[in-house]
Amino acid sequence: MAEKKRQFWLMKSEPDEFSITDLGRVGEEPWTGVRNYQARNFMWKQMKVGDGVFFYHSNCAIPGVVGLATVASTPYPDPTQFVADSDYFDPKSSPEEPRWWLVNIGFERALSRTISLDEIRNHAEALDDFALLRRGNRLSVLPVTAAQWKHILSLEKKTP
DNA sequence: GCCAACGTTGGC
DNA sequence: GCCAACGTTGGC
Repeated sequence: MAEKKRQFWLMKSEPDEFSITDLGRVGEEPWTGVRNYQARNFMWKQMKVGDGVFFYHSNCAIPGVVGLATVASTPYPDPTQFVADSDYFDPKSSPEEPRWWLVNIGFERALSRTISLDEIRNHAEALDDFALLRRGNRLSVLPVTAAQWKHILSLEKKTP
């Protein structure tokens, strides 16, 4: 059985809703509420337990990578899609044929400083077509290559 | 299958 | 709060 290499991802969260501090507090969190097929497919079809995750704060004063997490479960149906009074309720989904899938995300650590979107942009060339920097990108879950992971992580110890 | 209208994301 | 860039919906 061939072992698959560890994969890497970036997952966005609005700190007002759920921040890296919140993840540190709970330790592990079901990534509910993703209602985009591309993002769902990454969680459903591609993520493996142990994959690395950049925790990214969006829609805030300084958007950027703020922490490290790991994929902590295999995929399972997002329970909020069945809750009638949930914001994430989907009347077209059923427990027999769930439409939305998620994984749990486990806290690894907070970065010593935020690696801002601005700073990441300054390294656009080295990051070679990083999905986060693509024009008009709105995906909340996106793939990161091993090289991109390494490069961004190396910025933590440098002065921005 | 086309496409206009609409809703959402997310940087600024 | 604004608005560009998208994805989705639904009429035809």
